[in-house]
Amino acid sequence: MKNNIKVERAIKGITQEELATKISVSRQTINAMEANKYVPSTLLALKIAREFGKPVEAIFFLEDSD
Amino acid sequence: MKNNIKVERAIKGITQEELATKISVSRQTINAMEANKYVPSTLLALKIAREFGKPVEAIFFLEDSD
DNA sequence: ACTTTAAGTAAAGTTTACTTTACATTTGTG
DNA sequence: CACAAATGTAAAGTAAACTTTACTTAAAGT
Repeated sequence: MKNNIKVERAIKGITQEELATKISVSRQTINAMEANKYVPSTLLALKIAREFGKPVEAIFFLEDSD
Repeated sequence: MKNNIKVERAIKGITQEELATKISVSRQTINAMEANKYVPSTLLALKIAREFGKPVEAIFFLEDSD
């Protein structure tokens, strides 16, 4: 699974810390997500998508390996 | 967070076991998800949404408590 | 009524998400 | 350059997802 968080965050012009605060996680969690260190929960996916005003599928993508 | 899985599954007419197999998890995982026993990963959310031919947001819903 | 299939549930174990703390590196700005 | 802000990264700990096994209950068909 891949994601667009870094790009969407750049579009919105907010820092990892700001995004983290908005969705109530640690900054390291955002950083690790952007680095594809793990698969976030659906709760976070929904919150992030809402934050960016886009559907989950516009931010998180299944890959062939999934 | 709530979800619609049981309803979507009824619409499609498939069993918990069949859905489980399609997205490569155990039947108990599907059962527990339907019973809101835990928050599934985004990977599963994407696969389930794809299986039902609907966006993630049509199947998983944020609540005020989230 | 009997049998089969689907669903509910539970306990123990493994894996992984996520936090906290802490430090290093990069990037932007005066 | 100097300083601050943002990002990268890592290790140790906690919480939670997910599996496996197994037993029970419900529903549906013969």
